[in-house]
Formats: sequence, structure tokens, C-alpha cells
Amino acid sequence: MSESKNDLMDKLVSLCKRRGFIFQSSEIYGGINGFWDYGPLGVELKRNIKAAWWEDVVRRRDDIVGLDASIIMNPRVWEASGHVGGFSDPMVDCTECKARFRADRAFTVLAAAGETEIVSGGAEAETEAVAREVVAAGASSKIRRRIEQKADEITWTIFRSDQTPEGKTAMCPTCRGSLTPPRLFNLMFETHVGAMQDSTSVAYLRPETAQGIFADYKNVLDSSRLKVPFGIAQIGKAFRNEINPRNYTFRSREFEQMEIEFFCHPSEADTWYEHWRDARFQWYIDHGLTSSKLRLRDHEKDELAHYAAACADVEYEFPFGLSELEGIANRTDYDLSRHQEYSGKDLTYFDDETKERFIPYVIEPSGGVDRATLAFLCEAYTEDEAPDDKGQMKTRVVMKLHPRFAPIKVAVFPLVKKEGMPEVARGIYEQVRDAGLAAFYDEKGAVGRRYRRQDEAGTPFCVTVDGQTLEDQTVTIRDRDTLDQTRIKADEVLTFVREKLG
RNA sequence: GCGGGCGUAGCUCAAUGGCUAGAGCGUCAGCCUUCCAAGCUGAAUGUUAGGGGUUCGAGUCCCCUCGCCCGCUCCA
Repeated sequence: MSESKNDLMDKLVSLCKRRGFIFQSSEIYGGINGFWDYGPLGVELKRNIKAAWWEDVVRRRDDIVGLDASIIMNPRVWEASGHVGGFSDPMVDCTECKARFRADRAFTVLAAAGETEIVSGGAEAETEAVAREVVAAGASSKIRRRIEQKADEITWTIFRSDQTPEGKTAMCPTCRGSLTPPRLFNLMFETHVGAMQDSTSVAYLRPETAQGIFADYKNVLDSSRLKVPFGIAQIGKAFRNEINPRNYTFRSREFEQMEIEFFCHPSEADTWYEHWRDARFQWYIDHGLTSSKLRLRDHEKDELAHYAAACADVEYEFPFGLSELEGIANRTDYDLSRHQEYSGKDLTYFDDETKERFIPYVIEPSGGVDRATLAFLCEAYTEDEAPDDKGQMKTRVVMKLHPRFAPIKVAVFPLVKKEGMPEVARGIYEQVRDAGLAAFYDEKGAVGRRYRRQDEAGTPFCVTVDGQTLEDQTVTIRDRDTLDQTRIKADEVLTFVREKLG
């Protein structure tokens, strides 16, 4: 089972490179871990996904406006957001068995009676007391009895691995091997602003687009005449120095987010949270991700980040496992409060009608563009059977992308490269192209071959000019998924396709 | 970050330490073709991931680096 799943991923990666959807970044230099490029077809696909999102959450609503904030911001932003301080947990590794632990959870426990060591060991635990119990419980029955009977005479030395006393070595909870000193993993990319590189010039590539929205919240409010409830939407790059990029483009170090921060009255936060959670889930279904592979998972209370009152993940069953596409969170007034505190600027909202002043709550639907793109690609990859020119059934690879996302909407062919067919086909192609639909013209080789090429590109419609066209100005239009061919007037191609695209 | 596997043409893969590194598909040029890739002819394309070493001789053996996959770990 897992073999065939990896198989699917391999085939998809291969197709994406072969057809120009996705390339490894700087491949000619051996690539670079965690960075990817979108080729000619891929960039169209990704742009279409972003455009559809923007259309649906900004253009077709009057309560959400857009924003394009800078990637590098005043570093104080990341102090306020908590990314500089509590950005990561120090970790320790066992030099023997290579296990890794959070430094504040790995305890070393030593028990001695006078000079004699009675028991020692490591334990993964939340508190000293628990660690002591774990180590004691692991000792032999004889020693356990001695600990109970002579409790007064025993000295316990217990320390966390990130608070190891001078001259002591922290012990691995699993194998009692020695642990490395705690190491900090800061996932933010650092850079310097200005030519002088000193500590005062340090800045960060944003690890999320959200903070740009919070920092501009007051500007948007003052310039747009919007009233709560309203939202600000943004699509943009973000950067995280992931320890271990994995799974193709799923976890990249440079990636793109599409986020909304929706500001509302605290009393309405729950309602808006549910609205956005359900709306965002439905959006993926509407664009072709089958509901059986999608899951909406509400976070348990103990799973919530400290600033969130509620959170749900939209998850998709990728070939490599169930993974998050988008998170919808009720972030309360945490972010605006923090920025108010750190900036010293008043970020409260005054409601003219109720005469009430408050810091709005924020509902955040935050999606990964690259993750969505990958999910749509995985979902689209299909192998089915189609007859060849001798009627033999052959495997056909077809990308069943949602027409709204397809990089090419219409391909136009002359059935054969003679008898004036190319000229007619070329005319139809130019008409469709100039009307703003992504179109493609091809006259090379057998027509079946051209159809199959478009199948791999995910093109929903192929228009073919044949002998009959020259007599009655009709063409055939072939459906990617059903292979059905319909004969329509040549000058109705544009109308036909637009109607089908919705 | 750890362990394992892998890296040969655009893609999928061959090649006992030994001749000029091959095949299929794809691509390109042309022919043929009146509807679903495998008809014909011809062509281009490789620092065998990169670097170093062993050897008379390395795609093949050794070391380092980079990248990909799997498992652990991690994922505000």
C-alpha cells in the first residue's frame, strides 16, 4: 500500500519536471534543500490558485480588502509576535542512541547515600518529582526497598539537561548515554539591513505574512472607511529555516501563504470562527479535492497555542500522509494587544453606534499556497484507459485539474497539417488567446499524440479543425475527462468554453 | 540533526574494475496521417550529482560535499 503511494508521488514528481510544473531550485548546481521553482505550467497553475482565492475572499466581498506588506519589517515586530523569544525549544541529543529530547523535559536523577551511589538515570518528564519516580521505578526491587526504608539518608540530585551543573553530564532517558549541551533552533532567516553588518542591523525574513497585516491594521482602518467586522487578506512569501524539509514542496524553506485576518467584536468571534472554518473547508472541496481525502480537524484544548481560543486544520490525505493545508484560528485579541504594548500605539477600535471601545478579536484562516498547489496536483494525477488508433486500450496519464486552475484552458489543433486546416485553427487559437483565455496551438504529429500531451498538462478542452470545418465552419471540442467530442460552430468556441469554465 | 537507501540523456532505466557509456520513451527536422501517444527516415542531447583518492585502467572500489527518498526527530 505504502509502496504504491510512494509510487504515485514518484510519478507525480517525474511528470512535474517533465512537463514543466515544478523544478528543483538551482538544480544545475546540485540544488538546494527546501527550495523549489515553478516552471511554465506550474506558475500558471499556482497563479490561478492564488487568483481564485483572491477573487473569492477579496473581490467578491465588500468586507475584506487586500494588502501587500514588505517581507522585511522592523525587527521589533517579531519581538511583539513572540517569534524572537519563544520561537523554538532548545533540544538535546543523545550521543549514544541518537534520541532527541526537549532540553527542559530531559531530567537526570542521581541518588546517593553518603558517598555511595544507589541509583542513577535519565527520565523524560515534566517535573523533577515525576523524573525521580520514573528513575526509582526503574530500579531493582532491592534498591526500591532501600530507597523506601532509608529515605532520610538518601540525597537526591536532580537537574534538567538545560541546567546541568558544572562537572556533571546529563543522562539520556532512553539509554543512559550522555547528552549534548542544549542547542537552539531558530527557524527565522536572519539578514542585515544596510551595508554595515553589526548587531544593530539584524533583520528577519518574515516567517509568516500575518504580522504585516497586524502592523498595518490601523493604517487600513484609517484609510478604507471599513467598520468591524472586516478582514484584510494577503498573499506573499514567507521563510522558515526548517530543520528538515521533506515531502517534495510540502515543507519548503521558502513558501507562499494566503492569509486573512478577520477582525470582529469579541462577542462575535465564535460565530465568525465557525463561518471561516466551514467556508475554507468547502473552498477546497469546491475546487476538486474530494471530501473523502479532506478532513476538518478541530484542535483539542491542550493542543491550542497559548494565544488561540480555537483552531481547526484543513487536512488532506497526501500520498505521504495526512497533512495540513490550512489552519483556521481564533487568535483572540492577542496579536493586536501585543503590538499595542510593544509599539505604544493605540490599536483599539471605537464603535460609533454602541460607543464601545475595544481591541477586536481576530479570526485567521491561513493557507499554504504551495501546499494547496501540491494537493491539487496529487488529486489531479490520474491514470485511466483510453483506446489508441487501433482500438486497443492503453494507459492514459491525465491531470484532472479543476478548469479554473488549469494552466491551459483550450488547445487548438488542425486535424492534419494540410488543406488549409492549420490556417483556420490558428485563427481560432488567436481569437481565444486574445480574449484572455490561456490557449495553446499545436499542429505537430498525430492528433492523438497532441491530445495526450494536453492531458498531461491538464488542459480541459481541445478544439480540432477537420475536413468538415472547411465546409460548415464547425469544429469538434473534446472533453479531457470524458473524451467526448461535441461538434459546435467555430465562432462559438469562446462562448462554449467560458460557459464550461463557469 | 541521526540511521538506512539512492544519484548514469528531458523521463524511466541498462552497462563483470577493461573497446568510443547504451536502450525505450520523450524532444527536434522531415515524410506519412481525416480523431486519441508505440508508422517511416534522420538528428541533437552525458563533465555518469560535484570534488578528491586507490588503480596500468573507475559509472563500478574508498573518502568528503551536495541533493532526493524512507524511518526516527522536529514542525511557534
